[in-house]
Amino acid sequence: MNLLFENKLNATLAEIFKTLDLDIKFATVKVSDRPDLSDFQCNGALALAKIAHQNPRDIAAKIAGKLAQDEAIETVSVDGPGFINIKLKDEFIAANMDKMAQDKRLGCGEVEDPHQVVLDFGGPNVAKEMHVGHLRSGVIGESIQRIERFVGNNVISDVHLGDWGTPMGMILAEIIKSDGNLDKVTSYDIAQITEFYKQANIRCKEDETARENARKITAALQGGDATYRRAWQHLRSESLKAIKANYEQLDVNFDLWLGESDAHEICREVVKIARDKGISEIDNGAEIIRLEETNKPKPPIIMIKSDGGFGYQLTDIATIKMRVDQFKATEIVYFTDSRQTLHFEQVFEAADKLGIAPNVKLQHIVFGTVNGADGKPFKTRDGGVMNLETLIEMSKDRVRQSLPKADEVAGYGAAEIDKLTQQIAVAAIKFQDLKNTIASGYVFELEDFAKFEGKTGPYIQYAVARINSVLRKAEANGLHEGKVILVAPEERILALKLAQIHNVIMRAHSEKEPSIIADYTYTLAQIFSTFYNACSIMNAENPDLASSRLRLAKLVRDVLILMLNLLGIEAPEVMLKAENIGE
RNA sequence: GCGCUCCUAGCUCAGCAGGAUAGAGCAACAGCCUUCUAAGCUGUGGGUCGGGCGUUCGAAUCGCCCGGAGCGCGCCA
Repeated sequence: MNLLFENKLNATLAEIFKTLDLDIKFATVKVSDRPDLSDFQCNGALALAKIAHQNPRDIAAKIAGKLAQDEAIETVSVDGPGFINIKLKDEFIAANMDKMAQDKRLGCGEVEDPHQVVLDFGGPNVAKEMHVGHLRSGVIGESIQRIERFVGNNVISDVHLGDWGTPMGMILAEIIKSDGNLDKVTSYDIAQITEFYKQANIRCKEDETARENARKITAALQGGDATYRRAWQHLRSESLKAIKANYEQLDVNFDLWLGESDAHEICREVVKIARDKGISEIDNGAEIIRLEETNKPKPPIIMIKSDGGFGYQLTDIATIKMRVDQFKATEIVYFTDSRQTLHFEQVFEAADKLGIAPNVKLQHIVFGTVNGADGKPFKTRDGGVMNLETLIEMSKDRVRQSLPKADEVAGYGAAEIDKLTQQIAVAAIKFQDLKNTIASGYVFELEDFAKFEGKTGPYIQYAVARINSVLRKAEANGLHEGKVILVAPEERILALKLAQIHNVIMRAHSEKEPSIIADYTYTLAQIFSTFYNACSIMNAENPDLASSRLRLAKLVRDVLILMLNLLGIEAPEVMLKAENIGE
């Protein structure tokens, strides 16, 4: 099923271009920039005229003449230098709404070549508190994961825990320094572990011998030292519990909770492949792979550090091999901030040289850092990072103020209010992040994550709740949805917007860009609000119109819920309000 | 030094495979609750699209130069 107007018009145009012997490359329409003049526009005549050195208006007129015969089209006109403006018939738009209402997927198609995609996002580290920097990776990754599944791809998501680098040696060293040995390690909880890590971090920053010691312990841990392994195992599992709790709060989900350590054995294999292929060499005591230096200097991959430990690039390369061999990945996508661009360039190039991922698409999606008001990566006033739990709690507190207390509303006890609080707070936080294009960073404002007016998640939830309310009333009054008829301009604009859903999702999919969905979802909710304000559903002029509007409203509701779901946001059935809210 | 990214309204951001009057949100101002949830709706003001040159019938969008900011550049991950 394809209910998209653009596709229909593109197909019609392609036929016309063929009969006119024009390059069908230009046979495309887009949503009009001038809604006062048209629904869609085709700028192809301008480009064609340039190539053929002809008058664009003449070419446009020929195309328009044929286009006008199409049964779905109300009017075609040639305006300005040669824009073709197309207006669709109301009945055609209305009929498409009826079809859309009958379709389980609301008119959305799937990809033609479903494949196996591994998504690598999150990347939290053992013993380190999660902070707002982890928010973006998790929230974006979760959304992409849902989008990819929806369009038909088979997705495997992996958190790729940072559990195998020097920080592990640092924290073990710190505990030994404090306790004399590692006997008490298994009694430590996450708070204590985090504290040790902080101390270790401070110490290693200023003390070279401490760093040296940490590296030695890391190498021994990786080498298989049983005592270190046992202690590390505990640190890892305690951290993982805390990390899982954080992600659960945000409804960020992973199929695999693997880490760098899981690729350890494969690291050895990769080293062997490199040696067999003769692409590795020893340099300053480290075993490296040199990379091509085309237009800029590119540092080599350091597989084995001079202290014997595996470098993290080797770990990432081995992980690629694991994902290809064990999970049959044909596409691997990484989500990290822009600081790791060079790293992934190196890793992908090395993977290519090693021949471990033939015909696998390796993609690094870069997102901007979360910045403070100074334009630099965000730090709190005391120089630390904003803890993720603090952020979530702050947002929830703000939401609680706007909700009634438990049992003030029938059917809403403590559990229900808690759930609602969670849903709204998470919507506020996630949407605040996802509305930004991922490539650009954004300035972190704590208050933004607790806003629910304007372009926010709760605004959209509110639109859904209002529709739910109308649908309940209609149900109670025995009113049913029916054939769509377009009378008011607000209805027509709404229907045209609804019809864009397939294109929006496909663009978000191919560009790996959730903000496209966020933007559409907000605009749709906004257009609905205008419609809601201008056109009464329950008190429509006649029963047929009421049925039509009911169908449109229900479609909007279903589309909004689907889109929010693709963003990883839930839509509560109702949005309750505390008495004192709204003055 | 080399490389990458960025500079659009007071603030935060869209728009950028060139196209018709550059858009949102917030903030400001003026209206709208006896009718479907006012977390809403309607309207007003506000921009030399960092600066310059160039390509083009046409540039926020493409190219070059300059200015400003951020990030990265072999044993942290």
